[in-house]
Amino acid sequence: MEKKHSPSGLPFLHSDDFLRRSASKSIRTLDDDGSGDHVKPHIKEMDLFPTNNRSLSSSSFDVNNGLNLLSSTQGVSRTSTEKKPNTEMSVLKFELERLHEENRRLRSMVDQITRNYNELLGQLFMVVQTQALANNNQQLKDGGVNGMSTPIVPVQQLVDPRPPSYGYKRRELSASSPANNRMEAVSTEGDSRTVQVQGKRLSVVEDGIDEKSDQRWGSMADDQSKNEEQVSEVALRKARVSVRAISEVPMISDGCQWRKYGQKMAKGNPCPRAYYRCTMAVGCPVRKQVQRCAEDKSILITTYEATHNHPLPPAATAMAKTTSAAAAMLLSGSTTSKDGGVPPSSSYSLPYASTMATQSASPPFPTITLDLTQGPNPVHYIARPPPFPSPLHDGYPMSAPDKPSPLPEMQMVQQQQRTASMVETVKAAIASNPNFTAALAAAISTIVGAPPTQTNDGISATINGGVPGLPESPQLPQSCTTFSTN
DNA sequence: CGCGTTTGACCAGCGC
DNA sequence: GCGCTGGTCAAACGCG
Repeated sequence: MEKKHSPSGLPFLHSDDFLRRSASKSIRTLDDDGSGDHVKPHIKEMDLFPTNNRSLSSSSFDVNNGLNLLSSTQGVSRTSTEKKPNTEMSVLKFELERLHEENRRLRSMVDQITRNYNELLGQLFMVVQTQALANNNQQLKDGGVNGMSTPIVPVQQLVDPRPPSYGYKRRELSASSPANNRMEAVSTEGDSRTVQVQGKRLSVVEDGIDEKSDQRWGSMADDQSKNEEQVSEVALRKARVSVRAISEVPMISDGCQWRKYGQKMAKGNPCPRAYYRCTMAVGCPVRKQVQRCAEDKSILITTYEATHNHPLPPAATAMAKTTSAAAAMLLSGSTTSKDGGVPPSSSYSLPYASTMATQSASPPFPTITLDLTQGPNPVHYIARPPPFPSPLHDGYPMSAPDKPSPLPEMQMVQQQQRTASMVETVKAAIASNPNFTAALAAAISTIVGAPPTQTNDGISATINGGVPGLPESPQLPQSCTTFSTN
């Protein structure tokens, strides 16, 4: 019988879990046969000392030979006391100390590489930003965007404070852990606070192998990082990512295997809402809801929740990264309070805002909606300051082209990381599903090169300075990507 | 027969 | 406290 999937009851693999499991596994490996390859997918630290592993294991093998041991550790103990009282133990201890020292040294190297990487990213961002601003100025001169100023996403809204690569594996986008990137069909979850956001705080995690890898940040970071990670984890579990796309098929193929576990008639929508659970791995917390839009039956609304805790095929990884990044953006604080913040204005009103307004209940979780139904150039992102103090948002608008940003370099770096992450996310979505190709291709163009759109508070901005080399495209005054929170 | 879907029932949260 | 709604469960059912 299947139990409820309460967040606390799920076998989530946290970063600490990974490390502990890997560490314990490595210890067992050393005692057993010395093959540390098993833990490579989790921790490459094992790769740092292959010879040492062999030396330790071979020692165990040597002392165990012919002793009919109950365990390798017993064999080591008896051998040490009977044959080589202290010398071998001392050698082993010395070897262990040496390994620890080497481990520290290698970690230091990783830190240094990370810093260099961030520095280079910052330089790259500055170049791209300059080009984008110049482009915006040119477009304004040409009469673009109603003569509005050109707000740019505040750096801190785009940036994840954490380093782009702190772990042992290549990192990619994910909101993972996301534990819950919850997505909600906007058409059925009205009255939610809605914003249009240019990515804020895109979490950079690894490879999509473990969507909970977001938590791995704490594995090598300090306690503060761990705390932030925990906070992020909790928030992401409540986040949803909704994708609106025109599709005739009952369910958009996203590369994952799903099992339908329920169907309900949702209020305000004649079309039933189907509930699916990821079946690619036992205990995977990811679920999704599929429902057709009440106003336009051709629009399929797919709402994702949580993050996969298992390896994904490339197509599924791409989609997972998309939703995860979107959820991370949402939860990073780029939200607008319907009661406390500035209400959405016409400058960035949602194409389906009226639908949302018909609903009386706010969605229980923050929701980000990726609207892929708005034609060839559907997406523009508008960031708004969070209604609460956020370390990611200190109120520095980068909207003045002629005014250099007062942000520190690190924030620049982080913004660059987020911008690149967002682009990668959209590209991943395109790769994962042909149905999204047209809309998302336009999205990429918009993100990278579109003239910014002003919001009514003057702080929000479109993403600028995206990935070099991608084509520019004019921006429609219509929003496609929205973020709604409650 | 196994697996996935269907569908009514159940539960929890929320507003009145 | 009651009703509404969203979300989930699990037995029944269908299909290959």
